[in-house]
Amino acid sequence: MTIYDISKQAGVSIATVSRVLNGSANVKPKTKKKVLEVIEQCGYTPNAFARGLGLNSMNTVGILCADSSDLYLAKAVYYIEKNLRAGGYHAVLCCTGYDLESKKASLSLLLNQRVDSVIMVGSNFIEDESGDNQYIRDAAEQVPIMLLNADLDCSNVYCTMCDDFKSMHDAAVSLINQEITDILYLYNSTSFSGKKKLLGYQSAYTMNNIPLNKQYQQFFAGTHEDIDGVCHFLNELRRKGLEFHAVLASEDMLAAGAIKYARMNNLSVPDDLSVIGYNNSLLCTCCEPELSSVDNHLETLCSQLVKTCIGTLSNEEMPQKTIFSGELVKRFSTK
Amino acid sequence: MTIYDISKQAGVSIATVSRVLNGSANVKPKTKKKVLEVIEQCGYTPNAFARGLGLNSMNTVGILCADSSDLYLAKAVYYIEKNLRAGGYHAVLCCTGYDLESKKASLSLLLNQRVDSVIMVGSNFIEDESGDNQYIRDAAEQVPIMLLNADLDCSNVYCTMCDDFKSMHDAAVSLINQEITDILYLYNSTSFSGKKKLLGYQSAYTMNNIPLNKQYQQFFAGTHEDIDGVCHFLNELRRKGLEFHAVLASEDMLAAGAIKYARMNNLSVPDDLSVIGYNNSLLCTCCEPELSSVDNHLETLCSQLVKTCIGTLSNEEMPQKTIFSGELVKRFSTK
DNA sequence: ATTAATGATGTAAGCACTTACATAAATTTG
DNA sequence: CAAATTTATGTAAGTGCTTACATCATTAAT
Repeated sequence: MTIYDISKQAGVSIATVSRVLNGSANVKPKTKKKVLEVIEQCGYTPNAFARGLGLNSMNTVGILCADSSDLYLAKAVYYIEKNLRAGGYHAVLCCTGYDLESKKASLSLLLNQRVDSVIMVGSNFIEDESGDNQYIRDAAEQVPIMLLNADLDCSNVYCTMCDDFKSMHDAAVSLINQEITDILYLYNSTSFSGKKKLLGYQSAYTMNNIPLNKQYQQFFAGTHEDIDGVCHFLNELRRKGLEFHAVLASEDMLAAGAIKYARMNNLSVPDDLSVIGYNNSLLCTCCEPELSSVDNHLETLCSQLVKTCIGTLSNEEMPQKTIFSGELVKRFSTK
Repeated sequence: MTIYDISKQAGVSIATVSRVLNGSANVKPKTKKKVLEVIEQCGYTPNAFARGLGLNSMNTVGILCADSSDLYLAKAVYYIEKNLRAGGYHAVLCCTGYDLESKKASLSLLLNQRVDSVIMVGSNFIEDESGDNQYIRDAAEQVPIMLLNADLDCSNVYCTMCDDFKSMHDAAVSLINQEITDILYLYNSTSFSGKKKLLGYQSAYTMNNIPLNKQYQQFFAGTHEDIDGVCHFLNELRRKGLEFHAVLASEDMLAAGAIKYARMNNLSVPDDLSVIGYNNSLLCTCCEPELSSVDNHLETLCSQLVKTCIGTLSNEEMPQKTIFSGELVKRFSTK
């Protein structure tokens, strides 16, 4: 069943059928009606590949994501897909893992698949250990690239992010204002936003003239689900004599580990230990006491990102950077 | 840059270039080398649309999922995508929500996009309230359909599932064996696997000659993240005078709510209240005490499902049903 | 050495659309 | 009412591949 069959049935040329299909102007209403009837009646549906070949686009954008099973990234992917589809685009998902070579390979795959644009979900796509962002710049020569929670100065690269620096800064300040100055900063990512968050924590100290201590900035190297690992990690720190009355975490899951650690050591939260997480995820209400956490309005971020993406693809002029600010949601793990 | 440019540069015909590109036999090694050199040198990459048009396939399979932000479904999508990609297929993700019309519309979208196959993630795609599975049968006439955790007898539909009936049955029995017979069964889905689980719970009672009581089978209508809602729901039941010494939940999140309820009411888990969840998710180790939960080997399921998918697409004969069994992972919310 | 069989390559016809351009029909204008 | 303009439709040339079939080169068999 092709456009030829329809054209014959309807007694018009294929061009007219194509015009009807594409909602082009200048088709007599009567003709249009007839063609639509035949299409309906035959259950015809145009061949997407042929269409793609002719238009050089299949209205598809690639979503690159290190690990869509991660709570936060999964949500991001979900919101992005929803918005893309609402805008008439298909989403091809591609989980890369955290290895740079895989990221590059996956990106190539998407470009070879001729996606209209690529959305990189999570700041781990830029500024890895080797600082190699060239692959993104190269890709941007082919299609517009959208970055979520990352910042890269490059033409045809559009960034939508939360001000993680400020959010983390404010979270730290909220603790300092309670006279807690031995805040353990716990993080598990050195990605772009990971760095921003760390800087936010540090700036809260320096702006309050409190000396920083590297001992209080701890990197947790376990997986994204290893709450027990975090708990043990903190036990180890305590055993080594590190004293802290607050844990500020770059992710809720780390904070959940801190809560567990507190319980294991009979520390009362928040009396003996204040805990703040990040992302305001499902884990927050699962913890006891419920976790205070920074919400960075992921849904808004994603909606804006897709707006920018679709706008760019429609040749509208779009801002290259959009920055939202986060907000500390207070629950019961802080005073 | 097309296959013509390459053929000119290499001094061969386009057919030969195509043959090299497709790894077809019967190309002189010398010619092959020359062509590959030119391709490499020009940075040529074949046009996927044209390829798709010629082959009537772009090696793409559609993933249909009600809500990929759900912990369990997100993992499923993740594993499926990983396996698909490893097998040389692209994954286009399509989140439908739980409304039947949206599901149908999304499925049509994927078929119009000419995917090679459709994977339906989560049993909520079959046997909804109206029992309307015809849309799946219709789709199966066009492409093979893969169902995760669902069972539908239909040619060209392949099902990969966990034996949720047995898993839930065994979980209930493990409680009954501890002399707990007032088990509150808490569920939030009436999908296919939701029904199977409920039946599993019921059969544990009947097989042990314990009378069933509808009061002890409670449906929670809140969102998939509303732990607090579950907690209040249970409080309400208690207030109404329902007594129960165990909660068996169809999802970890419900069980997390039960744990919270216990704490709020100064009930000791597991002494006063045993709790068992389902899916063995991240929430299990987040709860205090840690949650016993049924693990249904999602990674294995997904890997097998994709194997079946790719096998079918390669015209291999594949089993239409593959059933794995789950296993109760005991932690500290049960004795 | 001649024929037969096999291997390598080329030619050209799809695949199912879009769209520039040409032409025909309808409408407006003078 | 003819000419000019606008609107509607058709023709045909892309779009960049795959692949059946034809052809030519090479090797094996007689």
